[in-house]
Amino acid sequence: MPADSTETNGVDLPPQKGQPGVADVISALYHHDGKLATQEQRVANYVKDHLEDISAMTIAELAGQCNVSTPTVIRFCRTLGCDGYREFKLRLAQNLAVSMQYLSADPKAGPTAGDSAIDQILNAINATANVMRRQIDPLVLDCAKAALLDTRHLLFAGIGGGSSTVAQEAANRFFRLGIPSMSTSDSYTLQMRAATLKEGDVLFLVSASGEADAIIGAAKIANNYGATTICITKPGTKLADVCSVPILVDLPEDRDIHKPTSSRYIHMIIVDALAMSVAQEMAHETTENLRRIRASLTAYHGRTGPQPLGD
Amino acid sequence: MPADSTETNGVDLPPQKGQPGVADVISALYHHDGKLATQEQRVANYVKDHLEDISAMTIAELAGQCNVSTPTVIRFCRTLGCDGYREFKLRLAQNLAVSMQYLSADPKAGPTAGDSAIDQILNAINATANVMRRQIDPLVLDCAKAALLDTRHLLFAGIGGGSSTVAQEAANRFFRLGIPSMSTSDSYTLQMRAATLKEGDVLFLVSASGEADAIIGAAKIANNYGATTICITKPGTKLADVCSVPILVDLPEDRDIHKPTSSRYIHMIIVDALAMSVAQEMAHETTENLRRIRASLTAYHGRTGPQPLGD
DNA sequence: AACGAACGTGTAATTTAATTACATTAAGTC
DNA sequence: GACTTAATGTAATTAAATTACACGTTCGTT
Repeated sequence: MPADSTETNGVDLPPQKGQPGVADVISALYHHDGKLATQEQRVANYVKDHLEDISAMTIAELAGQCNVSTPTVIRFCRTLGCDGYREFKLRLAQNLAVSMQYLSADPKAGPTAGDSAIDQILNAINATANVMRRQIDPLVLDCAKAALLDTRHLLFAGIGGGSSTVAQEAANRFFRLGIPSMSTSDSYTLQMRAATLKEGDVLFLVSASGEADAIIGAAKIANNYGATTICITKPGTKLADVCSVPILVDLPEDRDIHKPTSSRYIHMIIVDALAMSVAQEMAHETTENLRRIRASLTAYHGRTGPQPLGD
Repeated sequence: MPADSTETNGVDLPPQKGQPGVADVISALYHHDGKLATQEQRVANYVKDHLEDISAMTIAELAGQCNVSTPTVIRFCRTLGCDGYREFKLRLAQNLAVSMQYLSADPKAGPTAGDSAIDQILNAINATANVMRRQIDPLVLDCAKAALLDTRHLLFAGIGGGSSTVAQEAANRFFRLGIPSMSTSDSYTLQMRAATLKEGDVLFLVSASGEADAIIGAAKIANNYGATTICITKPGTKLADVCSVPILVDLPEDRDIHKPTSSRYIHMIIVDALAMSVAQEMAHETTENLRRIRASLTAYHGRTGPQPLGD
């Protein structure tokens, strides 16, 4: 294999976010998958099926498992943008460490000595966010955004502590854009309000389980009256099936019941991302609304200077 | 160095989450720090100061930098619980990959062309979290934790969309631990409830500005009746002056008013970290409460499997 | 169809990096 | 001071990764 093989890769990998200079070899692996030379594809297939084992294997072991030569493995690594097998192993381990942090949490493991509680929470949020980013479909987000841009009546709902908080916060974000936005966590009120929605309105539901009867019922009602139903939930659930724009994320839950759940942060991040996109798209109207809010609050409490707007 | 050095470590490191058999060498490094043999301590000092560089260095390079022999480096790695330098490098890279995600978030970097809205929100959270971690005083967190462990009456309050949500979420976290916990965002109710508190009770206030009259007034009332007042707020504010345990963070606000504010995530993270610490300290009582909650919810909705507990 | 170039692959040789064996020195205990 | 244990480094050895080169296959051009 000539030394210019890296120039013919066809892909110049950007650094992974948060990892200056460390490319994402997992993404590269899937990018090249199916388009590799015959023997290199055998390596790729084995690596995909044994991601967690690779970094502890010698190149001879991996080549043996795939029935290829060790230089073929090196060529494979170079196709993925690494200098050689050493770098490939290192990067794979790093990339996996980020994603795998809490996927198979061991309840017997306590906090490690050097991690503060805050570090543990932050680690959990970031690990879960990485899982979400691999799953989330940008096209669905675009659909949701389009619906939100058009709506004149926006109802958020979630039942249970975390989901109801996310719904409430969502309404707190969107009302500032001049969109009539409300939230409810009361299952009866939700059915009633859903029945008042019509075409062009949006019902936005948050449910980690995707199986709560009151939530699903409300989605069906709103659908019947022509409203757009958007939800943030798990794939393969009743709610996902019923909604017209399902934002699907299957988030790992920490087995340690003493730790607060990360998924509500992720749901909030998704809502915030939508709010930001909508705000930027309707910047003319938004800016005037936000100016009014700021002026009114300043008149009320007299404080100026940088602070969250009404938060 | 005899082969039984691992038996004299004094610490049997548990596997890190999600990585069976992969211990946290950073924690081990700090655990042994100051108690190592002379030359090994030189290696430890260098490693601490160059964590990000180590995994790309050969053992000869590292030994050269520390002016020690390569077998000394291997002994150092074995002291930390690794088989050799290869394993040490791999584990260090893995451990760092997780932490580096938020440590490298840059508050001064604007959104780049390829960043999705989600990337922008997440980067802002991580950047703000880095600011918080540099400011927050662990001793104050310990004081807050101690007060929370002892209390039989816990009242959270915040006024304004974000602060009131954090307060509500906080109560949602702490009631699960068997601590009678409530929240309010109604300024009148807050004064009334504050007046019912007494010694051993806790009033926990969330205020980004630290200058809201209703919040400060409630803190003064509760102080007068002997309750402990904890707050999350800005340094140098009236609220910071009035509370007995002020958790102080001066968080930057994004100048772009179209972007949702990050500080409410940070406040939630602080609350979650406290809730987790308290939960682990009173694990006996907590586990029973959480078991009851799970059993009751399952009886109510019939669903099992991993999901956020009641969220 | 024939030929040449490019690509893919593996064997063997070479290089690099890590580890072990052993000797020496330093520190601690009686 | 004598003896034992711990710490340390040099040199030799082993393990692992990489390179060089030869051969076979496929593709494109004449």
